[in-house]
Amino acid sequence: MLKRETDERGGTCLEEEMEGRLILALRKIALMGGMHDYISISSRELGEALGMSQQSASKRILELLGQGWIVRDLGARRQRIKLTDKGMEALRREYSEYQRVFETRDHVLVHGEVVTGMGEGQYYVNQEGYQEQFLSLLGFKPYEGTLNVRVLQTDVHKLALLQGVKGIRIKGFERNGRTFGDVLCHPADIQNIECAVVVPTRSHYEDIIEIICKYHLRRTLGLKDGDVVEVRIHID
Amino acid sequence: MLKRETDERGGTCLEEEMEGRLILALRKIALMGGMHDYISISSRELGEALGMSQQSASKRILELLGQGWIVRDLGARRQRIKLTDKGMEALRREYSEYQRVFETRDHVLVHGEVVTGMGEGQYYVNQEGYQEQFLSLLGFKPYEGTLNVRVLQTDVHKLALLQGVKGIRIKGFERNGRTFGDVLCHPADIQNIECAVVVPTRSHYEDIIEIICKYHLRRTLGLKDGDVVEVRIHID
DNA sequence: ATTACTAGTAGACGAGTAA
DNA sequence: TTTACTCGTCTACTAGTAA
Repeated sequence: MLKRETDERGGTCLEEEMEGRLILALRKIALMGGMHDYISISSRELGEALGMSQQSASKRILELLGQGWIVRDLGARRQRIKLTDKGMEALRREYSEYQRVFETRDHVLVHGEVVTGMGEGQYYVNQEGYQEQFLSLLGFKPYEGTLNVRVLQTDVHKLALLQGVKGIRIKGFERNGRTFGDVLCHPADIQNIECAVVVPTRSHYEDIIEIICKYHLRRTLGLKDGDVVEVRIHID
Repeated sequence: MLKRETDERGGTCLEEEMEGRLILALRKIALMGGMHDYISISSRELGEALGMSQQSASKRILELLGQGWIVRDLGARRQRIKLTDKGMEALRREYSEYQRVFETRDHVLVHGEVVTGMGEGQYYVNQEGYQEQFLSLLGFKPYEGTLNVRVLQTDVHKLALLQGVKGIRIKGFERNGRTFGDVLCHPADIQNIECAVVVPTRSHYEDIIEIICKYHLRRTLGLKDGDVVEVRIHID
């Protein structure tokens, strides 16, 4: 059974919900300029702005006063309302919740199992034409080998997110008549060790990702085939 | 009387409020990772996170589905939930409301009465040492005179806001043995005409502001002493 | 364990109205 | 005009329970 503030009859209106309704009114008042100043607004007008009756708006104002979120100068004709510091703080709390939602798309976490590749990645990474760019664009010269990770079934679809991300493009080149294509890298880390996920541009979708790092990751992290690692791929 | 969506019995739950409650649940789901991915969450857990019963959380989920804000993969044991594009859009709309609140401190409106100054501002403004800087830093060469405005009592405290603002600093200089101090300007407009409020750095608090503009404001706006003008002072 | 229906109820709502 | 009280309606809530 749920705890409510004072009692627990079967009724409605959790504290949180009630706060939600109040915040809505508070935000409207803020938008009308109540953050900077007293604004002159009747309960009728506030009600209209909030899509509710004058009576309900009046009640909301009383509730906001009760919370200490606004102060009021109840003149003879028209009331003037202003947010208090406490009210602004309450509003900012809400705002930061949304910030957390919208400004935390900075990484994707994928889990995968360490596997042994076929040495192809290693061959590519060691090409001199790539090496220089790794250093200048990623900030490190990769250890001569890649760590192959088979992304778990549950996380495979997360890789699709990388499609919509610019990443860091390593230019291809030609050498001894063979063409080496562009390579897209995504900065990442495994247990806070800086690395990068390498995606050959022209490759169809795979569940195996190749990771380059300035250290020998298998040795540094003591990994063996079948171990599951968490890779944090940075985007943006 | 207020319009509601379907009917207008005396009851509760405006559309807007209902949306507010839904948005709260939607945000929680988003914070739990439902923006990027399906997350596995029972109605019991969601209820706990939202401070409500399992039953209510279950209902919320059905409502969110009804709005097309989430999609659900109702497995045998646990449901998996993800936000739809429509859901993210709804959430972003909310977010932008808060952004408007917190990121719209870009101007202050002050009202004041046009008065005749003592020509001191005019003397300062016309100094060559200032004129060049006005042009390069404000983008216009002021008309040789200032408009003096006595800020109304009700708006005087708004001027205090300018204290916390950088503004545009015009460097002082020395000429004929006399020192002209730094001058702080705040870009502004009066009836959409670009101008700037001038505040001598070393001056105590006054209720009279001096305004420079490339036009002769009195003539252009047809102002005479005692007319009340609205000055929009830009900050940041 | 889940999800979600039914039933009963507390309280949020607007209408009417006083001050 | 205002603000805000009382009051009856209606609904969003939780408990109980089925599947």
